[in-house]
This record gives sequence, structure tokens and C-alpha cells, in this order.
Amino acid sequence: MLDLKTIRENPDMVRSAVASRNDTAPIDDILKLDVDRRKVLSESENLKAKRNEVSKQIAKMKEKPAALIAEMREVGDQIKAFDEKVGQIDQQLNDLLLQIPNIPHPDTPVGKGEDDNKVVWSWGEPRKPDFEVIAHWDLGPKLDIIDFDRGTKLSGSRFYVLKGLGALLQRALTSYMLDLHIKEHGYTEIYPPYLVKSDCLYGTGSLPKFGDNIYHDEEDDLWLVPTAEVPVTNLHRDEILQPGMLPLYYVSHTACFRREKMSAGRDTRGIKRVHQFEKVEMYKFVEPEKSEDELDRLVKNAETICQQLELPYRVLALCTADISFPANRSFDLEMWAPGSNEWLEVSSCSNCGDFQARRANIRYRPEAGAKPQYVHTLNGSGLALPRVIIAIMENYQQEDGSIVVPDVLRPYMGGLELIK
RNA sequence: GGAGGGGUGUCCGAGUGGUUUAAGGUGACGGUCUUGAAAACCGUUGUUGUCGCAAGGCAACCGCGGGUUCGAAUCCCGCCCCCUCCGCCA
Repeated sequence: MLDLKTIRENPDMVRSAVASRNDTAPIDDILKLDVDRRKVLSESENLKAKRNEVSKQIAKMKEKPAALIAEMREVGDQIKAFDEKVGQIDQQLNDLLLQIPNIPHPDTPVGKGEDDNKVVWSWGEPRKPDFEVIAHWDLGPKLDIIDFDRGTKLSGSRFYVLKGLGALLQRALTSYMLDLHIKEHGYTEIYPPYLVKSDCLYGTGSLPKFGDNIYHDEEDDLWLVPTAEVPVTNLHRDEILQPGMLPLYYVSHTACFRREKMSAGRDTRGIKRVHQFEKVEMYKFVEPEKSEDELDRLVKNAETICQQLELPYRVLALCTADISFPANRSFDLEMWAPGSNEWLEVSSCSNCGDFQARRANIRYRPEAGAKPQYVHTLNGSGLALPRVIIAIMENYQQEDGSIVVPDVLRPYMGGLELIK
């Protein structure tokens, strides 16, 4: 959420920032509501000050004056009417503010769509085998490590079953990634609830605009997490973090659930875009002036995984039209999949500035006695699993269709060297 | 799911309609004293909104939301969370 003061003082800056994201914001409506709100609020507050004063006088009187009390009853009714009006305006204002995306960082390239994302650097040479690489959706069933038919039987399209060494590969990847981030990168592991209240999704910016893509339980009004970012952000919702507590680095491995309604019909084959997948998510709460450096380190942490897995990748600076709603700047990591013949997004690392902190009311005290300030939050996948599994199946594939197990994963797979 | 108890500021804790502008303690910060520290003593110390160039004023906040009243931490109604016991259960 943007600061109302920012909109009040720089409406044109906000307007053009939102436009650069191919989005629109009802700035004029907000400005009008803001003026109305303060007008009605001061009417109410003046009357309350009067009521407080008179009530204090009445308290001291032995004889309670009926006429004065009747007059104050009238004042009370007026206050109630003004407060109702303020409540309505607050609600309208809040509804509008929640729909405005974050303002892009000046270094975010301006663009109109994903074609305007900039490749900023890359690592490793994509392998060019002299045989035809089998796409993972064909190889998975052949090796009996992914069962698409039975996944569909159980739960419908975009569901799958990992079996035997496929399931083991996923488990090995998770453990390996968690261990690296915990032991080498200084993150603390979090195991959060997979079902959360609406408040949590408003906090990250997933609601109100993206509810269509999230599974919702009507009976208890709980939502299945689309990413660990949601529960982890809200760990410190409505808190003031004490001096010395920042930075906080968390890493969380969860299942992620997405309805994929907005991408209906896209990527229907394989495990690239599915309703349920595993992800290891890195998350940081930091001081505002550190967040830009922290974003660089977050990207590096994700890259380390790719490098140790020896999977070639490229890094994209997302353009204004493509960064996510709460982000001011994002870098994506993409691995080349020679069987599927496309780049796979395996990580998205974003700086959200104080956007989520303001929505979720997460503040910190720079030093004892100092005024609380909003923290900055960052999130980045480290990494998203099904796509890394695809990359391994297609990059480590041999001519006979067997898959060489990356070195770093072997200790997690009982020393296994080959999936065949 | 049933019965009972509870939720007050950084924390502990008093407070059942009006000198409560939330007692007292604790923590933190500043000062006096001291070679330095501790102790003692004195002072300061919540959040948000709003008005104001500022100094500062005003308003709201005692789990959350309503209600009663001239006036609510206090009374009434609904909800949430925690604790104890019972039931059920991976």
C-alpha cells in the first residue's frame, strides 16, 4: 500500500508510476475522499472535545442539569452521524488504496510486457547434446518417476504424482536447498501454516486483486497459501521490532497452491505450471536503507543453488509492466530446458520496499525511544521445485534417457548417481 | 463440541459508571552523586489520526465489533484468542 501522504503530495508522480506498470489508479477519487474525510473528521473531533469538557463539568455538579444533559444527548447524536460518515469514507478510501500497485524503483527498466525484460547476465553454457533430448513430460512416465494419468485421476488436470526416484529427487532438492540457505547463507527455517486468514493475503498484496488465483475454503474462510511469502510476511504483522532485531532472514519450504485461472490453457503439459508444487522461499525483513543491497545478496543466494547444481541460467531484470504487484524491483532466474525448448523461471527475487510492511503494519524501532518506521521486505524463491526437476531431467539427460544425478544431490539420495 | 477461568501500556499488575488526565512496580533513556561503575535520588518515557510554519492543541486506542449513557477499561450483546477440565482424535 502506498502512503496516502505520498499520493496527496505527489499525485502526478504516482499516476505516471502506475501507468508505467500498464495499470491505472483512481487518484482523483482518492484525493477527493481524502479531503472529505479530514473535513468530516474534524467536525466530529470538535464535538467530541466539547462533549468531554461538558461531561467533566457535569461530573462535578451535585444537581444534574436536565437541560444540559438533553443538549449533550443531541451532540452525541451528531457525533454518531459524523463518525458513520467517516467510517464510510475510510472504507472507500481503503478499498481504493489497496488496489494501487507499488511504485517501481528508478532502476527498473520501463517496458510494456515481458519482451521488455532485460537479460542482465548469465552463467554457464547451455549444453548442446548430439541427440534429441526427450521432454520431461515424456521422460517422466518412461522412467516411472512422474505419473500424470493418475494425478489427473485423483485431482484433475494440472495435478501429477511423483513416484519412487522422482519423489526422492524432489525431497533431496528440498533438503539440499534448505541446508545451504540455513548453514551458508544465515537463514532461519520456518514451517508455517498452509491455511491462512484473509488478513495475511491483504498484507502481501495478493488480495483484493488476485483472489481468483487462490484456493479458498468457504466454511472457515481460510486460504491455501500460494507461496510461503504469505505466511512468512505475516509472521511479524502488527509488530514493532525492537532495536537490534533486524535484519531477519527466513527460509521456508512449503507446498504452494494456485488455481492458475488467469493462465488457463497455457502450459498444460508437464509439471511447469501446476496447481500444487513445492518451493523453498527466502524472505528478509530489513532496514530501509539496506534493502537494495539485500536484494543483490538475495539474487546471489538463489544463483548459488543454480551454480552448485551446475545448471546454466540467465538473470532478467523485470520491466515495469512485469514486476509483481507489491514489488518495486525484481530479478528472475531462468534455466534453459533443452527438451521443453524454453526458458524456465525458477526464481523471482523482489524488493517490496515498505509496500507490504505498510499493508501488514510491520515496523521497527531504529534505536531505543526512536519513532517506529516501516521495515522493507524482500522475497525470492530459492528455488521453485518442479521447474528445477524439469531442468535436471532435461539437462542431465543422457542418450539412453537416463538422468545423471547432480553431485550436490547425491548425499541426499543415498549416493545414487543415475536415475534410469 | 461441552463446562469454567482469563485477555489492561515494553513487561508485571491495580482498577465494577465521573479528581483515572489509566494507580503502583519494572524496563529503557537523561540527570545528580562517583576516579569509574553499582546503589540511591530526581526527571523523561506508548501508538495512530488531525489541526498548526512552529511551539503545541485536539481526538481515538484497556483482545475485536456493536449497544446503553451527558459520561464506559468498568454495564449489556456478538465474535476472536489463550488457560484448565471433559469428550473426540492423527
